Amino acid sequence: MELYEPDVAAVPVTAVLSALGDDARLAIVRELRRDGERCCGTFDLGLAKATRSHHLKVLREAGITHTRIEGTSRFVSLRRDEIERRYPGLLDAVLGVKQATAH
Amino acid sequence: MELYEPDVAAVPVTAVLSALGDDARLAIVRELRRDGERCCGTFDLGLAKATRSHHLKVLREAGITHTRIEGTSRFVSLRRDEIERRYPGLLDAVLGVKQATAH
DNA sequence: GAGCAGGTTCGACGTTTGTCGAACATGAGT
DNA sequence: ACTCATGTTCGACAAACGTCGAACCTGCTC
Repeated sequence: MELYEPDVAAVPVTAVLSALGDDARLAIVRELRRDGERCCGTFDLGLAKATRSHHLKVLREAGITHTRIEGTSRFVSLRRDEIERRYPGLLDAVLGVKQATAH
Repeated sequence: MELYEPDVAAVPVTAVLSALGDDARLAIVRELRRDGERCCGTFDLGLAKATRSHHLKVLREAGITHTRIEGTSRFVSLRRDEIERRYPGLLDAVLGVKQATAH
């Protein structure tokens, strides 16, 4: 089974922003950026696994994440380079690298 | 009458992203960035004025725009500096300054 | 092959969102 | 005062969204 993962450039900006405009999904992105690849089940969002699956699907179809299948597990990672190429500075701006060091 | 305009720092990131994650609103932001201050009525979005008013309210309450009242008109502008301070590079990333020169 | 563990898909639900017309408010000009 | 122009607010409505449990699929492992 193959997973649908669109070209980052083919996704409308508003779709990317909508995907990021949700607390659960932004939390996922934040953890992915910190930890790199993560197995689906390792996200503890306080949500049912059906809901988690839904959010991961939204992120994937927005071109934000890549999913690698291995056995019955799915490993998710950020498509950092592609996103950076298409929207330079977006992830840094949203996730606030400099937030901790501010004044 | 005073308009509610929150401190940019007090608005959750997801609220900002959600506000930007709509075609009509992103179009407004894009025009504001190009033209500076604009009167509400000058946005031709192909929407009823009630809808336009709604979108402008969403942007304002997300801390993205500033509204100046003058007579019966309202002049809207981007809060560029404040947004830039809070989310460095966000607007550029989203509105794609380098998009035209990329290839 | 039976059972299990990791994820997805399928309704179903309540809520939020985008949209509109109509009614309203307000300030300017005659 | 009446009118006009500019916007906002108020229902109302349909569509989209977030959430969940239950059913399902798919590889392992005994």
